[in-house]
Amino acid sequence: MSKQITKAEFQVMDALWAQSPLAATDVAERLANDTGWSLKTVKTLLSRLVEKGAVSHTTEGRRFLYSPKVTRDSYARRATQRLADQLFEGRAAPLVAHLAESKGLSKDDLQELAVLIEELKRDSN
Amino acid sequence: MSKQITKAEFQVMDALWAQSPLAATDVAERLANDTGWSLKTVKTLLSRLVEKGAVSHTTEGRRFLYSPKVTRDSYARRATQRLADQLFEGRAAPLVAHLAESKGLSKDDLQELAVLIEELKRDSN
DNA sequence: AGTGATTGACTACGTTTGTAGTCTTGGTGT
DNA sequence: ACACCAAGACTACAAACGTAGTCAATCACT
Repeated sequence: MSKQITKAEFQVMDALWAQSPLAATDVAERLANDTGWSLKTVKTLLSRLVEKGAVSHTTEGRRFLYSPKVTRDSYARRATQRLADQLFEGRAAPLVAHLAESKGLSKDDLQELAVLIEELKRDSN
Repeated sequence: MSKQITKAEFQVMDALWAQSPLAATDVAERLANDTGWSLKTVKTLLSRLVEKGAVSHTTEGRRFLYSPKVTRDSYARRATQRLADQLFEGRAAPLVAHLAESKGLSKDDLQELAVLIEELKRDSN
């Protein structure tokens, strides 16, 4: 029943999604630049992620190697779903509309979306 | 720089977005069904929202009438933006793809999206 | 005018989060 | 063999959150 992953924890996940398994030290190293977190902080976050069931570890000698148990993809799917449900009753169109307004989707983006939608339409037959 | 609106606070906002201005009692009444929160809880949340700058109040006699200072639309825009930035480098296409996969966009949804995208394309010229 | 209900202000309190620090133990290098 | 260091376990602690409770003022009614 993997609980909520917080903002800070997400950054740790992202490091692990970029590469895994990793030891705590390595995760900390990769995050140091963006976050300035101490190794201790990263270890705490890793532990909490393990508790929450989002990360697993295997023992390698005296150290732990951490791996995500949830794929970035499935995490993204759930997060997107939650946002859509909360804000747009699960509808995609208004969500895209908002994206378009706020970000100014590029022509390429629009093209890509058009193609994607064509595909989805075809698949739904 | 109105701070983060939490999940519980969001529900209060949603009540105010549905109708405003409202007195605390009325907000509580509207939320009672979904949340079971006591009036006290709702009042606390309203106060916090005022502190955070998301809600304003005017005095009407001895009671407050609360109104959202942020529109649901602009809140949605920012939330969507944040999600897209965090998960998809701001790109809409993968976001829609995830929605499609997780929710199974209906044919109508797809049609609506296609139309929307045509519009956006036209606008971007 | 007195009493009770209602309102916002302030306080409370356990949990989660962000961000570490201390303790213990098991390798490492000499 | 031993001193040291790095790894995880456990502890810390303030701020934010979820969810109320208490208090003082005030309005509404008898």
